[in-house]
Amino acid sequence: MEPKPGRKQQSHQRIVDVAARAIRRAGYNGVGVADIMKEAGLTHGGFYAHFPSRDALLVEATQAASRQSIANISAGLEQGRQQGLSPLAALIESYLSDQHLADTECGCPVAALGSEMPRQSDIVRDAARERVQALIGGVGKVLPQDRASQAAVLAGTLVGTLQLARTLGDNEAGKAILASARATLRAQYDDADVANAISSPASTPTH
Amino acid sequence: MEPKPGRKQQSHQRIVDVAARAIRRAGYNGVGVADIMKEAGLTHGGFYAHFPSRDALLVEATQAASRQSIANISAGLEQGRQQGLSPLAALIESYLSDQHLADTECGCPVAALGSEMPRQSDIVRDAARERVQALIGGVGKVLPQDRASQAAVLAGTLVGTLQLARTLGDNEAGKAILASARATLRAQYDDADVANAISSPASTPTH
DNA sequence: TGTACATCAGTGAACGCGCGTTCACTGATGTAC
DNA sequence: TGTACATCAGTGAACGCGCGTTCACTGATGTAC
Repeated sequence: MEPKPGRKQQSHQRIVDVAARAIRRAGYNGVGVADIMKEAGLTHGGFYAHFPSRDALLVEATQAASRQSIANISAGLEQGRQQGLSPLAALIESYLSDQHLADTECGCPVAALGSEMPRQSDIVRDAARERVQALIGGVGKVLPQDRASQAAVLAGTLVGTLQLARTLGDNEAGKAILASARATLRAQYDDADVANAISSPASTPTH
Repeated sequence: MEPKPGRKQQSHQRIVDVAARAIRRAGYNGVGVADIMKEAGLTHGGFYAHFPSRDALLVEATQAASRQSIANISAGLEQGRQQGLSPLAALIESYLSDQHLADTECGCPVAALGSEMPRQSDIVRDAARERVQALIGGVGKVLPQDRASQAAVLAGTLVGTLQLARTLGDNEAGKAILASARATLRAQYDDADVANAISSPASTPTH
C-alpha cells in the first residue's frame, strides 16, 4: 500500500539493519540505543520516533537477522547444489564453514544469541522462538523424509558446534572442531550418497 | 598450607557460589556486584577485598560452575550405571533431561552461557575456553574409542539442543525437542547395545 | 587472667559514568491557493 | 510561478537511574606482655 519507501522508512530500515548486525556481534545486552543510532548516521534523540522502546528494536532486529540468515543459508544450498552436493551436505558444509566461524555479525542469530534468548523480555523471546522453530523447520526440509524427526537434533548440533568453535576462537582450535564436525556429520547424516563429492571446504557464504 | 577455612575464605566461597548460579541464571551481563554480595549476605562495599575486579569474580564463578557441572554429570553417569545404561547413554539421558531443561541455574555453564562466552574479556574467555575443552574431553571419555573423534560434535549437539529447547520454553514444546533428541541420539550413538534398556527418562540430576 | 593494641572483615556513603528515555526545538519537505 | 503555512524527520540537551569502583570508617577478632 506504500509504493515509495519514504525518508523515514529508509532510516527505519537502516537502524534495523545496523541493530541486526550489532546484536549478533555484541549480544542483546552489548549495544545501546545511542551506538546503533550513531552507526546508522543519526542521533539518539530520534530513536523513539521509530520504536516505542529498545525491546521493540530488538524484536525487529531479531527478525531482520533471521531473514538475512535464511537468505544466506539458501545461497549456501544453491552453491552446494552447483558443486553436486545434496542439500543436506551443502547445509552442513556451509553452516559449519570457517567463514561462518569468523563472521558472527552476519551469521545465524541462533548461534550468536542462543544462550541469551531464554532470558529476553516476552516480545523479544517470542521473536527468538519463531526463529528457532523456523530453523528447525528449515533443517527438516533438507533431511530425507524418513529422517525428518531428526531436524531438531541436527539444528542443535549445528548451533552448538559453532558456539563451541567460536568459544575456542577463530583460529586453528576452532577450525579443527568444525572440520572434525563436518567429517562426522557427513558420515552420519549423508552416508554414501554425496560424501565422496566433497573435497575442499571452499569459501561458502555466511548465515 | 591453610588447614582452617577462616572467616574470609568462607565469605569468598559463598560469593563465588552465588555468582556461579547467578551467571547461569541471568547471563554474564545479567547480575551486578551489588546483587551478588546481597545474595551472599554482605554489602557491596566489601567486594574488592575479595576480588580485584568484577571480571575476576566471573572467572572464579565460571570455574566453580564447571566443577559443579562435572560433579552433576558424574552423578548422572553413576545413576545411569545403576540402571544398566552405558556411560554414553547415561550422559545423553541426563544432559537432555527435563530437569536440566528447567534448572539452568545449576546446569551446564556452556549450555547456559555458550553464545556469550566468545564476547567476554580475555580472562573470562580463557576460563570459558577451558570449560569447553574439558566438556569435549569428558564427552570423549564416554565414547567408544573408535568414535573418540566425535566428541566435539556430540558435545555441540548436547549444548545446542538444550539451548533450542530452553528458547522454546520449559513446557511441552521444549520437552518434546529433548525427547526427540534423546531418541535420535540413542539410535545414532548407542545403536543396539543399550537402547532397549531405556524406558523412563526418570529424574536425573542436573549439570 | 587481664589489659592494650594491631589486624582484619565488612560497612555504607560517595564517585563518575553510561544507559534508556523525554522533550522543546530546528530545518527541510511538501501542500494550498 | 510564487508565497505562506503545516507537517515531518531529526537534533541535542537533559532526566533519573543503576552500575562498577573507591574509601574512610567501624566493630570484632586475635595477639603481646
